[in-house]
Amino acid sequence: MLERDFFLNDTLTVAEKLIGKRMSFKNNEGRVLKGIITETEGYFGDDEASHAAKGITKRNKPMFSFGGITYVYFIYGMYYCFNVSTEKEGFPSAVLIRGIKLEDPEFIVQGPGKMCKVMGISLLHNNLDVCHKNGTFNFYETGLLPKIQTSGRIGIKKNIHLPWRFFTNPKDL
DNA sequence: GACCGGATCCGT
DNA sequence: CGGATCCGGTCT
Repeated sequence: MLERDFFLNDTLTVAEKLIGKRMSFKNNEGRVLKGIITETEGYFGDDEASHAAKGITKRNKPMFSFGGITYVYFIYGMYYCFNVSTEKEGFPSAVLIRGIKLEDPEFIVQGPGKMCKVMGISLLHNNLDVCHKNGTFNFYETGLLPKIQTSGRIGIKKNIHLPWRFFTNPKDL
């Protein structure tokens, strides 16, 4: 299982290294969904595209936590997006999980809103510790070494040129 | 209390 | 490219 020190790392390092890792999620019915992460993005407080750009609020508070805390938010009146905080306590940063290749049965999900919808992630799953053993969320090593590409982040208007999106071809996994 | 824009998705 | 749909943040 990925422990606290993994999530305390630099945000872009965490975002890149999460590609090819396994995520498990215990949904509201107690069923455990597992899959390999295929797409992520990094966000910082010192970044006009980030929710934390204007300081701490009730909503973005998990971004200010030490690494390994979930940040789920509601957007466009219809979707949830799932992030995990990174770096040290008080430093606003998180990685948005944008895509996953679910196992058993195999199913590729691309897009953060769609991923939350398919898996059943909602605000109930905000502010949880992914380093808690047998928690709602846990992350694991897989030994996979996926070929990772980068690009600008999706759906933002500021800092669109920064190559802070990381992804691999789900079909290569 | 009102207004505005958004880390999305899907169909056209 | 626009519509769905509603919450958080900001200003009054």
